[in-house]
Amino acid sequence: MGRRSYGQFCGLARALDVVGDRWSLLVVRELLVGPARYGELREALTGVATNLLAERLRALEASGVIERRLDRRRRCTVYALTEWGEGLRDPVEGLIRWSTPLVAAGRGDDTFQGAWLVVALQALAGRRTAARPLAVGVEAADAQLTVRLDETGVSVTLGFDPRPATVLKAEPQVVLGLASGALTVPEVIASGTLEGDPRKLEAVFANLTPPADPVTAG
Amino acid sequence: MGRRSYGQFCGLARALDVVGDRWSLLVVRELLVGPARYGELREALTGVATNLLAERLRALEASGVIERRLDRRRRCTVYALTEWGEGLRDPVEGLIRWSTPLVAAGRGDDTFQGAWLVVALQALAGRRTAARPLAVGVEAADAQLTVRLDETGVSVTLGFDPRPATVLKAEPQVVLGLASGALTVPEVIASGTLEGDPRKLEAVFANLTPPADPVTAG
DNA sequence: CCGCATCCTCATGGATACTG
DNA sequence: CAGTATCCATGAGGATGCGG
Repeated sequence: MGRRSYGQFCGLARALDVVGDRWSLLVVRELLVGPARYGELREALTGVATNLLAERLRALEASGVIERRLDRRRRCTVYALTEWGEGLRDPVEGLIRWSTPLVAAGRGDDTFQGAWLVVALQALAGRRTAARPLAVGVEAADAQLTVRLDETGVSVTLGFDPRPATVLKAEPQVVLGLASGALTVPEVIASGTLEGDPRKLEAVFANLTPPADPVTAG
Repeated sequence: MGRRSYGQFCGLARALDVVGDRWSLLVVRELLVGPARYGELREALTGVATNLLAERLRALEASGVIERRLDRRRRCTVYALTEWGEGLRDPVEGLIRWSTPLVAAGRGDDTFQGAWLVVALQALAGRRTAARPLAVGVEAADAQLTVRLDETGVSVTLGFDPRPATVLKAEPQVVLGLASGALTVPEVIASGTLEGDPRKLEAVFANLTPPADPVTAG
């Protein structure tokens, strides 16, 4: 039954009444990547108790943030964000951008999954402006990504299937694919900074050598 | 001591490890208005237990989100956001924008304080673009605000002192002050919509009659 | 198997009293 | 005024069960 309401006529308090419960925003993060089954969510959110996940899903559905859908291809029910729930992408990305110092501190013993890179890199690279450069401290391992650069920004799509959960290995190694060809970028994201406008980012990649197995952009 | 870490190498999870605890983001919201004393926070966050508030303040200070300062004028220690903590304005405003349907649902029995209007109106009016019109559902009572309109957006400052907490009355009645003169706007924000660009907003106010006690813009 | 529901234990939140 | 100490209620976490 979730947590009690703050009882405040305030947008933030009302928002937290809906998505402020533990695990709730992480469920949203998973669904921002795409619809997912119950078991996939359970696997992705390492450490969540099944009763908690079930309760949160029920609450989020009742609030209109998520909805159950029928996946015809997989012949199962999946959870997906509603249109309103999709609107959480903006504040979630804001929190991710704010947290860069925490992420740059290193991985430690934390778990790390490929799907998280999707939302994270969209948040970090997708909104960059010259006025607000960003220091990226994300590690990556055995992940293939496709990054597209244009005037409007940077879009990131995965070169691997985020479902079921892709658990990444320890050593940071990112494979980035550009329209001009894929490039191996070891530890670029891990230790370096992606600052300034997309042009700069492209220039950084241009100095690196292409990998053996290039990823072509869609 | 707060909640356990999610143990995930993910920006959102790390962010929630810091500000995901109950009351934490509401403390941040209060400090986004300005530095505040312990008692002021306790009064503003109606319903928070003193031990919880003390624990959250300790944790947020340890995380580097807030800091204690000496208020020379008032001869007391106040809590204030650090520079990094100020960065939470962006995701907090995002959550407030996302929550407009929840706020538009009406006030109900929830408490309502003037200081909350500062952050809320900045979030709702400050970032509006023609591409993303916003429906505002905030009620207000006996609050005097100063709203400035220009090409870059809308800035909102209070015409009353947010500290100590200003508890607003039930009947919605907003006093908005423009550079061209202050205007009484009963229930405009409560029931109406502030959509489109700032010009439209100004046009809405132009049709209303000035109040007895105008608030001049800074 | 998958998708939950139940049960149990214990950490955490909430209300009140109390203290420097 | 600014917290700390205490006690109780509640939610989180883990294991397990159970129907489809």
